Amino acid sequence: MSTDSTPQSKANQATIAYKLLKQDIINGVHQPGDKLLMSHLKESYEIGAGPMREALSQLVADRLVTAISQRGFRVAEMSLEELTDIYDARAHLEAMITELAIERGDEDWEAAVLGEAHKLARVNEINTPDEMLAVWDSRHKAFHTAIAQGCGSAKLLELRASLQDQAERYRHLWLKQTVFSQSALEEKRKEHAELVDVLLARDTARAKQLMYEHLISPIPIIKQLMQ
Amino acid sequence: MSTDSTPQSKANQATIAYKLLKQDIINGVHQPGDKLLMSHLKESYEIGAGPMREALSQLVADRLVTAISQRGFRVAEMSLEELTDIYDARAHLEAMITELAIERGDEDWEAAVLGEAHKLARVNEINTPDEMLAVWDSRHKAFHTAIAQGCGSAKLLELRASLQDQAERYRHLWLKQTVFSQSALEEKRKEHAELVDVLLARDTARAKQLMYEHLISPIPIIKQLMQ
DNA sequence: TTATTTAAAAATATCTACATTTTTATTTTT
DNA sequence: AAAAATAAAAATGTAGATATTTTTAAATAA
Repeated sequence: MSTDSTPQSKANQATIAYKLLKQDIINGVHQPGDKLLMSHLKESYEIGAGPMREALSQLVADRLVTAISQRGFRVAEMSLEELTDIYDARAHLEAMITELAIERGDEDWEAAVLGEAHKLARVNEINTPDEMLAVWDSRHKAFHTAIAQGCGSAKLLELRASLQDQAERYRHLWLKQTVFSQSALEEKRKEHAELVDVLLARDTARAKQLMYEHLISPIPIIKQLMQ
Repeated sequence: MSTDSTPQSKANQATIAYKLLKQDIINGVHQPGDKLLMSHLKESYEIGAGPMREALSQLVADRLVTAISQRGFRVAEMSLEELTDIYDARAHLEAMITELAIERGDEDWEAAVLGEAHKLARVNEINTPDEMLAVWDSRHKAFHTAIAQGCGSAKLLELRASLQDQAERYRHLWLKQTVFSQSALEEKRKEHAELVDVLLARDTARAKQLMYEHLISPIPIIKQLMQ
């Protein structure tokens, strides 16, 4: 019976700063290797040093920030090696999760996957390019998450989320390239359709292979953009 | 040779507190569900509230502590459901990593695995029971880590370490039961020997199966101990 | 009485402002 | 130029102030 409806209203300063800073790092406001100067951070995010350190430690756990004792914090570097490692690890993990999802998923899972696939396929009637990107990205993620949920393991889904977070900075580069190319979008559409087919057919071997290939396919594109 | 061997010698208060508190949670000094009262923590670990909060946030990221804004921190609960989830997820992940290690591991990897297997098999001539437990545990971990290293993916090894940390509290229960039972130890010795055989024979399918079974085998024992 | 509200007090979590320590940059000396 | 000394900047820590939650007690209603 209070004025606020969101559970975020009583979040503490550290949590607020964590979310803002994470978003800013993912969106490139703070570039890889940048020094995260306490005095600047305090000013930008209007927060004390204590809570800011708390937020920074969490980002260190997320591997988005690195810390050296007594020498402060930096935005984690990006590299071709890390790109490959994250994407390959993610693809292997997701293939494994897909196998479990096929093995364990029930009718609700099938329905959810179909539903999200449908919504994703229908991202045509969007107006501005920026909205297009945001909506496609969000539905693409929802589609893949719906598939992964079928594995039924909270821990595996946590690991998946962790790699997804770490991939986000690299993924941004790929997104623009893909969403604004009709041919690339069409390619993805086909891959998703085929994926849905083999998932519902419970064809484990084929699903694993398709999922792995789908997830590593952005690597060469991102590599090019990074150079 | 100074008093400290690590380059972390100038670690800050938060890092020190993080390590101590993590160890105490894993060793059951703070029981699942226990409230981690800031005033107690400050006293026990002789530290200010700021750095302690920093340590606590990191433990929240590790899933060993839970936090509710304005209501402080608690030791994360343990449950049969979580036990099963962690161990099953870990077994699946490790099986996948094993597959990659067989695919990617070179002669150095083979040598490391053989070496660690040898050291593990030779944990007989230890004196006190406590030392026995510590040494066997440490070598057992080294053996499995040597296998996993072969996958060559830093990210997958990070995910593995994360689950290992989360399993530690459950694993403790199993360790005593196993290390102090000659028959259980003998059983493990056989499993490890067979594992080494199929790894060096690069028999992927069999290795994945053996690894999975090896890793889920403690579940029923721990379940019994928890009830 | 018993249960429910309300109000005050205590305990607790969190934040801010300042103090201390350490690192980094600059200047001076050899 | 290299080393040492000094000054500035930055990170880290502490103590006390503030805000929130929980407990306790009192008051009201069933």
